[in-house]
Amino acid sequence: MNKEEQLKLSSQVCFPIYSVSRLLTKAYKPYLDRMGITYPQYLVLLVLWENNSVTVNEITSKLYLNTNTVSPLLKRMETAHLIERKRSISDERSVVIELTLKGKELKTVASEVPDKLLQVLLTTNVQLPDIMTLKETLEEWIEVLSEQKIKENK
Amino acid sequence: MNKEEQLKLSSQVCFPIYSVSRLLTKAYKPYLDRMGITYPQYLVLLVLWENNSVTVNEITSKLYLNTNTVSPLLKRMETAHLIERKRSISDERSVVIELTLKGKELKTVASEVPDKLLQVLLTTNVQLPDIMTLKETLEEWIEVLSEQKIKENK
DNA sequence: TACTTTTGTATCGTGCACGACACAAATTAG
DNA sequence: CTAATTTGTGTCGTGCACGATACAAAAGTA
Repeated sequence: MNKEEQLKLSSQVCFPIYSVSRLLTKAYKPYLDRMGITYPQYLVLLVLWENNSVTVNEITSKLYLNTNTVSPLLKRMETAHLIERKRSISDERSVVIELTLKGKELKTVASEVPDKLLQVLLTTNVQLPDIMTLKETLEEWIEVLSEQKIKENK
Repeated sequence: MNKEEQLKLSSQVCFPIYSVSRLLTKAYKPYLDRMGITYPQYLVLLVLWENNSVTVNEITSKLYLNTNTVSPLLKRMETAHLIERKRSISDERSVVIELTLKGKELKTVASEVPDKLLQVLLTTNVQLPDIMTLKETLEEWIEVLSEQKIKENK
């Protein structure tokens, strides 16, 4: 494929990823709306449902997000009474995030969401093994692309 | 996989897509910075390099974006002297977008970008055929997810 | 101990992304 | 031909997402 061809929208690999990412967020929306949360907030909750108590730093590294994205997001979640924020005793610089009762209870409602989404994504042309292959490729790329960032910082 | 398992961050399929999408935009950044554009603006340029003259509506449907996203984006591109906006003669409601000389000339610089990105993404574990498989799965999903939207509107 | 560097979090400014809504031009219906 | 509806574009408000920057606590160093 020559350089002219490569510049066609239909040749782009990153464009479908970008589009699907946005369209998926939109597909989640009706379910998350019912819970009063957004997709990035849902991701934070996934982290907290697995770990009772995490620092802001741990959230940013698990979600590959910057603190200047997560900080205001957590503030909104605190306003919505989903989480609590307190300074760590062992390290006064760290802020520890914990779920409120309301935040914990949302897990029950959320447990129905993954299946719903899977039903949307499974088609005659895309079956579960294809999805797993896709997931593996993307996780490989996350590794490469997030390392890339570290290199730049050096 | 039970519902408890499905709620683990590591089980999520959509999360890697969301992460890779953001990390890719970041990977493009150094190249696009040199051209003075952002990733969504780059996508608009891809459309314009293929079609001399397109309406706002055609851009939104090709990129699966809303007009309220594209309108201000095009306004910024006009301020940067990359494009021109004029009302269509045949239909006064339509706004026709055309490249300026500056916008056309950027294509030469941009033609180096796809190869650069491909070099980043190709690893020992992810080769070109894997990328093509991934692209096909995602394009299938775009079909499903963008149809979903039409259904909702009805 | 005093100084420097690193670490953890946050604020600010800019650019998306989208739902809700506005509005004029074009089309359709009665 | 007038009224109702659709279409194409845009504004406004909210929530990310991130680079640049700030700042205090902690860690390392002379």
